[in-house]
Amino acid sequence: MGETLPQSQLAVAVDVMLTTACEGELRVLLSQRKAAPYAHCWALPGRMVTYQETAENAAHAVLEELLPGTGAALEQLYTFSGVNRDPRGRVVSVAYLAMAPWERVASSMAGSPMRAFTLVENSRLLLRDGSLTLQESHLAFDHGEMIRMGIERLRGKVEYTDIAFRYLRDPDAFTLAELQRVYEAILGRPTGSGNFQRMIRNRYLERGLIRQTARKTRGGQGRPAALFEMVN
Amino acid sequence: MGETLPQSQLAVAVDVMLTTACEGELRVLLSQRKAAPYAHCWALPGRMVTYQETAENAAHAVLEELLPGTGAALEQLYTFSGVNRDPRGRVVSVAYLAMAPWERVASSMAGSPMRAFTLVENSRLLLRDGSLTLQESHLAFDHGEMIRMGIERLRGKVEYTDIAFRYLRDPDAFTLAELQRVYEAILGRPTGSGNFQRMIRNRYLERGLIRQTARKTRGGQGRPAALFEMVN
DNA sequence: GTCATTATTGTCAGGATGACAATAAAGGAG
DNA sequence: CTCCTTTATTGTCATCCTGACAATAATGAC
Repeated sequence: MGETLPQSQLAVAVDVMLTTACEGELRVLLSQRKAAPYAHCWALPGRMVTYQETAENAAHAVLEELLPGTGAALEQLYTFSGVNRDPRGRVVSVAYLAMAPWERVASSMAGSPMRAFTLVENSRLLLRDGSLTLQESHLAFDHGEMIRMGIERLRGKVEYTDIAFRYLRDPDAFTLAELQRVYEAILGRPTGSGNFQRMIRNRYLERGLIRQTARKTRGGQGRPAALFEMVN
Repeated sequence: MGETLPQSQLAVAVDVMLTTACEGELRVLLSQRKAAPYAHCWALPGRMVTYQETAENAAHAVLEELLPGTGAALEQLYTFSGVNRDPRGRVVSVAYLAMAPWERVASSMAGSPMRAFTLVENSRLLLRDGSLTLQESHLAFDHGEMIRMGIERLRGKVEYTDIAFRYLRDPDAFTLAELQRVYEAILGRPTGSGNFQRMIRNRYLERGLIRQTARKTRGGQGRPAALFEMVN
């Protein structure tokens, strides 16, 4: 059984929606709860915020446990304050969105109970990892709502911020095709590759966010691709 | 002196940035604090969130005190959790952005200690009401940061949401010139009127958000303007 | 009727986008 | 070496959106 919070006392928690992009798919990290409430349901990682730390600090700490040594990018998503969102007592949760490259997530997931679920649909939220498929009803608390809101936020911001670059394996040596697969993962639809290159070039190259290096990929199939790097 | 909160206990508060648009200017409602902390500084209205209510409820209640009988539009802005943001103790504040028409704000401001400050600049936040000019240092807590973030949010969302309409005196009978002055208030720059009409027409009319009525304005200077109405 | 005022429509050039074709630069098979 | 497959990159249209700005329309004031 879960512990009970003292009555008439609000607590503040953080939940972290750690996302990653792999092979054109967007994935979210979840772990299965062992104890009530919501035993056997899947939940985003999170914890209470202590007196000495900010919500940002707490979210970074949660992330640091998941991906040690990574300064993964965090963005505040929304604050959920439903009165009955946690049956143990009154918990207000500040949800954060985190973006990390798949390679780093995969290597940190070895001894961890976390699993990475692919976002399959989103009119009705569907998450899949191998043969395991989750619906929103399999998620703990209001974490389904958090995930839906997180996807929406990613889709909205991908066009005018640098969030897509947070998913790149190496921000100092990436090809436009790699970046394109990140875009497709976030947007959930293909983008013509010719148009994509042109779009990246006037949106980011000319504004100095990325720079084309003299290096090229080697060894792969087909024509070698130019390597780009982020400027800051 | 302000009361002191019990140690090692987090509290949750809401602050409401009530904005309005008048004569092409964007205004924010502030009241001057009488007691410490931040005595004589200007602050956004707000209060603690109680055990029985959500943050949204609390924000609506604060708004209801300011503008009784109004269902003004509220949007969650950001959650501020700095450890020292309130010297009385640890308070996490969920900031909300509210949009209301100037006429309603003005009529509710009669017996109230609230004053409506015009946003003059924003590289360095400047607020003005009559001969009184405030800088960020005259604001209590982190409310300057909240206001800057609120403006940024308004500017970002005005292009692809319906927030501009929340400032209209009568959503069922407005002219495009009225709407244009709201846009100019939010964006802080003029927009050519010909282009504005065209933009509104393909962005909102064709998508069914607003509808042109058969009515026209009467009695004013110049050619009568077509009246529009919101659909929902 | 003429004028000042505001509303509305039209025109033109430039920039961004989607669809899609054409070209370029590898590696592999023969 | 030549042809083929593969991936990257560039080019070509038609279309839409936008800013600048001119032209027209409908009022009230005089």
